[in-house]
Amino acid sequence: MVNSTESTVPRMAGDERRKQLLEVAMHLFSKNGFTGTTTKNVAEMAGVSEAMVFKHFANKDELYTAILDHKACSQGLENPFADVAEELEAKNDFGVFSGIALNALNHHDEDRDFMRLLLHAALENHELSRMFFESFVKGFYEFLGNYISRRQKDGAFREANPQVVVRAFVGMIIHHSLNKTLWDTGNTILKISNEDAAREFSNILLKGILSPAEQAEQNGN
Amino acid sequence: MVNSTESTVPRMAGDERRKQLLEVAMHLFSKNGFTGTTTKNVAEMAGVSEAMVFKHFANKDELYTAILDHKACSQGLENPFADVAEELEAKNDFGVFSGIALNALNHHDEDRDFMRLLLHAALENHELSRMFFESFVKGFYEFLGNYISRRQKDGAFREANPQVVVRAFVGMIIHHSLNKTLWDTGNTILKISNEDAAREFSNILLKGILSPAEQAEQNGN
DNA sequence: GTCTATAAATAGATAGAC
DNA sequence: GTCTATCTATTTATAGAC
Repeated sequence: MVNSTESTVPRMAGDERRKQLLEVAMHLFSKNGFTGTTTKNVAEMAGVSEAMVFKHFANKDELYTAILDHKACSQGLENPFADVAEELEAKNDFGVFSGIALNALNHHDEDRDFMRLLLHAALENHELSRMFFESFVKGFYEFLGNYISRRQKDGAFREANPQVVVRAFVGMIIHHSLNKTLWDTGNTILKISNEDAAREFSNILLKGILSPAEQAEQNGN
Repeated sequence: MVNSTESTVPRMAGDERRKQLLEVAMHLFSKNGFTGTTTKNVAEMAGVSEAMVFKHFANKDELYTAILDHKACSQGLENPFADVAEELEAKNDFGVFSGIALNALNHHDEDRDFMRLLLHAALENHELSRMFFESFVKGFYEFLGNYISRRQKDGAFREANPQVVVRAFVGMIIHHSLNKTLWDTGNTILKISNEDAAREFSNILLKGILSPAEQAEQNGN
């Protein structure tokens, strides 16, 4: 980051400025929503003039979309099953479910802004909402639902609509994260580590869908 | 609500207009949020001029607050345990949990606008968000948590943090409703009646926290 | 790459007539 | 109670200098 001889204030490279604007805008949009954030806000927080924002992005909407794409690509839409590949293979149910849960909970903590952004997008009926649902949520339900179906056929899980089971499980996780994102200020109702939460949620779900045969076996041990 | 006598001044007209404005605004705010809704939108949808809005409400913020108060008082904050009083008394666990679940799910369906409004309020850090949390959510957690504690002492439920159990249960319900509110358009991932959802969620949760002793007993039957 | 200045549109809010 | 007209501030977006 070396400046030229003439100027005392080094300018940012185009890409870096763009990235900075994206991050600043991301934060503001997640906090105030699309209509609640002005391009002036973004410019001020980035320490540049408003005109600069429109140099990098044709209009406000393009800025918004660029954030979504950026976040979605960089960290939002990776494969959530990658970390539990071994457990899936081994049919280690608790490993699968607690692994997914812990991964998700940690992920949500790291990026509350993104969670808020998604919520805003969903409430504002922005295109991203559908995109996210179609490309990510749907796939997740299918994959985990299929795993549950297989385990039912194995006789490990009792009969139950796999999609409902997935929704129950996802519900525990998302709702917990959402509570922290929306209301947590250090005090509040439920102070618990992600590890403990992941373990207990998985415990409840797995005991809740265990087949009677498996149940008897586990009690026998 | 009751006019005692005939009056020379038609004052009901004003109240009705006010009520109409509240309902129209409520719908728009729930759809587009605070900043996403203009006073002009409200006026147009109500079929009056913008000036009329400011005759009834000093400013936009007062209109918003009036809606929140109106909704919160009129239908948001009733006792969610009123309908399961008998089941609570009889320690009919499935009756308690499925009753609460079905009640909540039906309630959410009836008033998606209110759910969206609450979400918007939470995202915008509006005062209502905290109020709702403090006066409603907190009490719910305490009450249901206490019930779970009692049933643990009875030996009916296994050892587990009651607050986490409540969160898991509430999570299933809220997340299911939220999915419908935010994404449901008739198609989608999970088409299921509230009755079925309430039953399955309660099943999963109760089997998930059943004590080993109770489990053995149920298998014995 | 960055700025100032400013256009064009829209927002919230008020005045005064009927 | 309702409207038209209008004011002011803000917001998105552009032009052009450096």
